[in-house]
Amino acid sequence: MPLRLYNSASRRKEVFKPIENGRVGIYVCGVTVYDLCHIGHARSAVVFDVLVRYLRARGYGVTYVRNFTDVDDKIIERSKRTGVDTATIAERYINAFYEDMRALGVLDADVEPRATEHIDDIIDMMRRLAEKGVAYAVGDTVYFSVEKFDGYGQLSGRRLEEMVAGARIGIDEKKRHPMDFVLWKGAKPGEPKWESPWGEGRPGWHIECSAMSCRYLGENFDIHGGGRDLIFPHHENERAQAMAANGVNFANYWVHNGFVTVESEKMSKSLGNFITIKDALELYHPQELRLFLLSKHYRSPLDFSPAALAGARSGLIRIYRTLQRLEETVGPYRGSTKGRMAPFLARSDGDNLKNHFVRVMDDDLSTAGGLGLLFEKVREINRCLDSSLPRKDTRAQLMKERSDLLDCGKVLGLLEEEPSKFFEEIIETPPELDAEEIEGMVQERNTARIARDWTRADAIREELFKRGVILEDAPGGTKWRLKLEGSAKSLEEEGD
RNA sequence: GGCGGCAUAGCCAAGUGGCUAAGGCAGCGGUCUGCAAAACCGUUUGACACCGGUUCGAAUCCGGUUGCCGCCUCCA
Repeated sequence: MPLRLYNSASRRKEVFKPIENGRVGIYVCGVTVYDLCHIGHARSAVVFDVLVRYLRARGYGVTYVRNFTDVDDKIIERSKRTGVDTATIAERYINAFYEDMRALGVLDADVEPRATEHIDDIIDMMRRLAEKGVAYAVGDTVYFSVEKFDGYGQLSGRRLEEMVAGARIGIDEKKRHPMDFVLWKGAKPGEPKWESPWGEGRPGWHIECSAMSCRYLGENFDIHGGGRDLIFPHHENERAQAMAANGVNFANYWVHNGFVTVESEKMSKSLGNFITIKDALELYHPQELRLFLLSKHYRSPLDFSPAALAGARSGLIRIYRTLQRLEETVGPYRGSTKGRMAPFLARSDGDNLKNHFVRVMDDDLSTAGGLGLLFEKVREINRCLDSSLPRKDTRAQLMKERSDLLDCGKVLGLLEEEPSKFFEEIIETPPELDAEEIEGMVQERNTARIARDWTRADAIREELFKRGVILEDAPGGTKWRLKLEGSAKSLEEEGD
């Protein structure tokens, strides 16, 4: 069964066929580094991280390119406001980006180019556009002439006339056509600048991605991704520039993720309704954020709310509890749960978790469907753990089930932690009691229980509960664990 | 104004022509337990926005209506 991806260019799901058999080139628009990233950026990063992981799991050799826009008007504006030079600002937010991504378990791309390091490639592409008469200069500004490129509007499904008619932007007198856009901008005093045949200045936003994607993946490559809001004008313009300059098709598949919303409205800087990844990580465990981000199909809007995150937390705890039970029964997991995907799904067949997982993920990367399968498997494992079948018969089976579960989890970048470590991390308040004290009280309670002094036993349990410890009387003896202060209930209360 | 997307139980969310419409969260009942917790089982009277159409058959396809959202300006 082939992988099918929704291609924004054709507005339908298409069977994915790479240009070169077994190899995939993918370019994803990264961030403009003028501020901290928010949950919307996190979604995009996580979605494409999963796409790349999944392609690798399916056996493809992937070259993943994700850029940084490190020169643009917003960075300059911030520099002017704060007095910090643009390079320092860019560096600061690139570092912040890496911190966020590593926390979220987003793996590095293979190539992470920066616009300022590719000015030569940009100028080279502009030169070709100028030679073909598609670019023109007015003073120190160079424009792309949309009328000279036949396919303009094909990606976003717009026609030039309609765009002009409905445009809300003021028309720039210097442009030959209202929809023409900037390739090169002359530098004002104090602004970052580079030499070019058209004078000192800096590249426009769109050209860097055309130049860098072609530089690392070739003029025609497989997948181009980014947020839905980039379709127009950014990706439309990127495509126009590259195709006009190179004369061949640009990206074969355009993959766009939907927005994170807050009360159904797009999370964005301009609306001010955003929550930064760093703020979110203060409140939520990275794995629960990640589970939340993958709980809905990547193209649909995803509403951010404390209740939704609480749901993600409860679900995650459920899975980790089962993993912990498995550890107690069959010992710790020996495989790798982190890092790059090995191609483990490529040749499996039969009626098992991995195959079901591939089936749903092949359908346009249905992470929500995949998660459903993981939960089904968890229940199945619990059922097996609950049953009193001879341990010897089930042991090997359980180990196999766990390894399948964790392999699928790894595609999603989930279930990476050892259960005990996860539970430690998710507890927000340190226990008021140390382990020794707790053990002592448990001992005392068990003495009371043996004497069938239930009142006393319950009082001790109640006391421990108040101090954040939950007891479980299992067949093998009494186990205790710390209460999760940020558990579903209290989070929900916080939210409303 | 132009173009596009979405609408599934108390909440979140898969499924996109055909067996009893995944899964999670929350609630309720049960099993287990001294009681709990966890887990398991069951359950939430007809869950597929509304109205038409196509079809033997539609949540799924087509048309229309309503509502919400997005892009058309920087935006993941």
